[in-house]
Amino acid sequence: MNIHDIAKLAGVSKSTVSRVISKNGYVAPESLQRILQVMDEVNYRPNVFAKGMRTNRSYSIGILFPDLSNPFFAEWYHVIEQISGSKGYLNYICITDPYGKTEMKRIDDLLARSIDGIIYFSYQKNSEVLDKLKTISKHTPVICCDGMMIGEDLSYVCADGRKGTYDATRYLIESGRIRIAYIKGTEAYQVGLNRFEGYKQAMEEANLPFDESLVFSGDFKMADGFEAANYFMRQEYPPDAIMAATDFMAIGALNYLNQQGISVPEQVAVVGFDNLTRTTETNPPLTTIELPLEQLATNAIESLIYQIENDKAIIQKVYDCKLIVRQSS
Amino acid sequence: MNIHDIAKLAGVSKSTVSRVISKNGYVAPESLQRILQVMDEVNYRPNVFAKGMRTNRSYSIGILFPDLSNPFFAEWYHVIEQISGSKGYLNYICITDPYGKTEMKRIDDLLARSIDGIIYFSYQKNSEVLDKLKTISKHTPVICCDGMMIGEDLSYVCADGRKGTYDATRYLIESGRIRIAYIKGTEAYQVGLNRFEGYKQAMEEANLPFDESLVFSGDFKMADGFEAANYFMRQEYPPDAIMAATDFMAIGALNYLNQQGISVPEQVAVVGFDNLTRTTETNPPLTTIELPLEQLATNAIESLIYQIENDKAIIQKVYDCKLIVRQSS
DNA sequence: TTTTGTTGTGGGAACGTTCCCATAATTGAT
DNA sequence: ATCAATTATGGGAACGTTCCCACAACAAAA
Repeated sequence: MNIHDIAKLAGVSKSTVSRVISKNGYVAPESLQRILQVMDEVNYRPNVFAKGMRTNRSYSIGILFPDLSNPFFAEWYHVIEQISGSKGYLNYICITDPYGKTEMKRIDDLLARSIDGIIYFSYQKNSEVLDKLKTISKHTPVICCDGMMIGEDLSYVCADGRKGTYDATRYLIESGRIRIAYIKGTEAYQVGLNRFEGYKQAMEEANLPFDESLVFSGDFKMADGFEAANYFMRQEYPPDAIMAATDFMAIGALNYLNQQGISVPEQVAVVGFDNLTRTTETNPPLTTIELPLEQLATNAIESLIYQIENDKAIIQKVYDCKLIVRQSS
Repeated sequence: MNIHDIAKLAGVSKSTVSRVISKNGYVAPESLQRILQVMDEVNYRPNVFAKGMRTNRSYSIGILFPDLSNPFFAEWYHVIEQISGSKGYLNYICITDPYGKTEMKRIDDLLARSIDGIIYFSYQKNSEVLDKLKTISKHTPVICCDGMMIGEDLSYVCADGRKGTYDATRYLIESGRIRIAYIKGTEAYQVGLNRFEGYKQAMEEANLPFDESLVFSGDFKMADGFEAANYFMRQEYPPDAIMAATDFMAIGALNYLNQQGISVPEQVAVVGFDNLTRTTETNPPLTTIELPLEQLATNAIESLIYQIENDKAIIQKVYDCKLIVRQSS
């Protein structure tokens, strides 16, 4: 069932039907009515391939996530999907392995499908991938969702993780904590680097010695938080507070402390980052730094669609974070 | 850059280039070599729209998930993505709201993009949607991933949740538990219905009275497990064991018990369902029923691709579950 | 009356592939 | 030497849209 058949059934030419479908050009009210009715009756759906061949638009967006098991990304996607869906877009989701070997391939796979735009998440900053994204963004909008892109010639939205972590660290210091441990990403995982900087700065300003043994590098898995807490608490002088670069890792640490019967917050305070939905339900509820996820995600997808439909100019935006104090500190 | 340009550069006709791209028909080794080299040099990528218009294939799969925040679906997707990606497919992911209002629309959105197949997850059994899926599967393969489709004229893969839950309930009874509570889905959420049946059957066989106040209906969110435990434990005769239709809800219940200082498993045993990766890290590690997720997911995507590429005949497969005893019971 | 602008319609080229068909060269069997 | 099968190539129609162009009807302005 194609545009010709509809035209025949409605007693008009295919041009008129085309005008109805693509909603531009003049069509008489009666013709419009009749054509819509026929299309509905036969359940006509325009062929995307033919349409795409002429317009070079697919109404598809490609999204790269490093790990969907992390609820952080799932929460992002819920917001993105809702908005993109309401504007007629559908999203391809690719999972790139943590060490980024698949990213280049997946980006090519997406481009081969003529996606209209790309939303890029990564745990790392890989210069080869970055160069590719920069090249691509000349013709296909790309939005990166992390602060590590600051300074790059790319569109991004992010939160000021440095400032947020700085504030939270100061808060812990002011509550009397003196041995504050930090769970960050490994060297390869640059995504939380600015958060770690905020921690270091606050410690320095308070004249608290920076202790290498109070820093643990993980891969942003819940298990890494678990392992980190184990590493910290077995030391001769265990910390009286543990901060993590993400809630997901903080929950892992909390699990360890609970399993070991170490009381939170009496013996050790725990602070996360992200304010995931479930942090109100942990035992005890988690003190965390709120990353304005809904705003970020909304801005990311709306900016991308704006770039697709209007203006390809680079968009860069940084949001503030906010400390949320709960019972874990 | 199109097939004509490549042909010109390689000094052959577009037909020969087409044979190289679609890998069928005779091509001389030297021509092949030269064409591949030219395509690589100019970074040529065949136009999907033109290709699709002729072949009616998009190498895209549509997946409907009711909720990606639930790590259960994320774990499924990781397996699916890896396999589909290796076979040249990319996946559209749609999130359908729990009450299914968006499902019909999203299915249409997917069909409008000429996807090659659909993988369908849902919390509910909606006859309107089911009818649509049955109609669609005449021309576009559809695989459902839940046991509630058993008996329907549709392709599915699932685990025997009834049997798994029956075994786990019997195990609890044999360990001396006599008041076993169950967290299931609401009436609208039929997905765990067969699991609940297994629980009822085991209770009945052991002559344990079926107590309405020991059954809680939730929406499969972690918060529902939390709330359920609260509901159970405030009763005059609280249960000595809580089973949940999913690990996600069991973890919610565990969080409640931990927050309230109720000892697990001494006072209350907790048993989940799914064997999510993170259940080894809960406090205490969760006893659960292993749903063979990797096998299920592998089978689902491989069956779908088989149906797409070979034979559209219906495929139906049921796997066994296995009880995994950990410290929560 | 003529001109101008708006509204409405249809014809046909073009988008970049695939695939059928025609043709030719080469090989190997008769 | 002849024929058939295999290998290799190119030409052109077709897929289902969009969009440019031509043209007609009609209203309003000159």
